[in-house]
Amino acid sequence: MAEREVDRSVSQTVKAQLALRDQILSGALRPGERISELQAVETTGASRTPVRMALVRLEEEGLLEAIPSGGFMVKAFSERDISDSIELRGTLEGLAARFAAERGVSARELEPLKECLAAIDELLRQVPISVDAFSSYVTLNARFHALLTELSRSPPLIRQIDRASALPFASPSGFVMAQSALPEAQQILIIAQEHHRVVIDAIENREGARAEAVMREHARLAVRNLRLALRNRTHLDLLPALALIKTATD
Amino acid sequence: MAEREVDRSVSQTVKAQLALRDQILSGALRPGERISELQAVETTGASRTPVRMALVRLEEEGLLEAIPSGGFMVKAFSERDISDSIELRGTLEGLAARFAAERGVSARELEPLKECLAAIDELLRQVPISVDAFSSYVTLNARFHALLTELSRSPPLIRQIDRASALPFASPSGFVMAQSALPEAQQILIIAQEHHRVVIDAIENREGARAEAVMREHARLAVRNLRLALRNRTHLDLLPALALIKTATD
DNA sequence: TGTATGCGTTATGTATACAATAGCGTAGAG
DNA sequence: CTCTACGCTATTGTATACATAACGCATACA
Repeated sequence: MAEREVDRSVSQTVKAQLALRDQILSGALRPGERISELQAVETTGASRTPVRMALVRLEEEGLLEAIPSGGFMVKAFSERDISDSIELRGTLEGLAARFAAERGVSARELEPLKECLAAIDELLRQVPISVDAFSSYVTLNARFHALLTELSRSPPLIRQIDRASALPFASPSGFVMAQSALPEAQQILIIAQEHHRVVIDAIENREGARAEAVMREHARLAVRNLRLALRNRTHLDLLPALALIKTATD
Repeated sequence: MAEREVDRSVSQTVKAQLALRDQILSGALRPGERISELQAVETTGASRTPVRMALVRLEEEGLLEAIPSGGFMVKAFSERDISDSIELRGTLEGLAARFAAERGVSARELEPLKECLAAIDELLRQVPISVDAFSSYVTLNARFHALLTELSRSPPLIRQIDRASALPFASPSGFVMAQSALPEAQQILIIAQEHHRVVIDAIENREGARAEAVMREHARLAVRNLRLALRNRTHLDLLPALALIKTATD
């Protein structure tokens, strides 16, 4: 092997996958652009085999698209693709909440969710919310959604939700950040927190339909606000992977 | 290159993927069993690189599971995993039906669906249904579901539904075949056909909620019947990928 | 001047060689 | 007799060499 420097702590495939994902989400690679394997080899430091494995994984993840004649290109998304993805995730999370409610959840399992809820309450007490607090909010919110998903105890569903969240704008953190660009941001967070509270209450009382409904409403709220945020494209540097949105088309 | 025979009509990667999937679904590889790359190379006729790409794709598809220490094993599913997967797909198809209804569908787009419906009606007129007719039914039913999915015009949703159908028992054909083992099979097909009729009617009349509800009911029917079919394990040779079900655990 | 064809370059698809690690078996000692 | 440690083997992870196909450019002919 040449003078290539190898980091043996993580596999080359994973390293390449992370590096490429970073390049895509940071906008270094534009949507529609073909990804050159050779170039990827240079920028990631891995050799062609792990790079190819990473490309296949990223394609399955939905960030890349196979070109019929060979190779991969960065996928481009329309605004509707994005809102559909959010609604899609909301639907799946709704199902997860219903499963949790119908199948029953012990008080012990609900504990971390309630802690999350309380922590978010604490943050929202600040008006206006500080930048640091907002950053904590993003983390806590992601944690809340992840815990809720787990409550379903359904590996196939959890898997699908993870896949649906792979697209950055469809992840809990993603759309929260997008919404933060809106002037009504704080009000929105308060409504969202109310949703969180209701879903836990519904699960506790084993009301599956109500638990499901509130999660879907939660997503619809996100879709509405994302639309607004995309209208007034101010402070949109916070919106992750804005680079993935198709420019002129659709 | 040695005397290896190469089929140049399809890529080696695709060939390997198909061959391996076949081996898994046919039960040649048992759930939990580790897949040896070398062995896969021999049985598929491709070399290690395309085999590895195929393995990664099959993992993303959900048929394989990565082993932490390296390599892949055939994934095993519990009975609940299976019924959850069906309900999951039903939920997604419900969303697709709602999208179709809310966004509007032209008469021309609905045409193929109605043809499908009529063809199935024709088949169901036979009592009892012949083996050939049942086989046609499986194809037509799969086509109906695929067309319905397309009506949503939502690439992200279509993609997710495809993924959710990757597991054979969660695909439209899969659970129809499973249900066929039941004595009430014909009655079930008639109820299912009624669902098909209702969802088209709802889409035509732009009743999103009704379209969604009927698809979910459609899936719940499938879940109930699959449970029954798994109880009386007679004639279960028709059930695809029964081999994937965990034997003793869960 | 425009188009078509052919050749050359470049990138991807495939195969295989090399490296490293994990699992297993055996042997030795307590 | 059992447990531990060492080494071997088998299998995966990685790198690279080779084959092939696609794209572009240049040239020639209409």
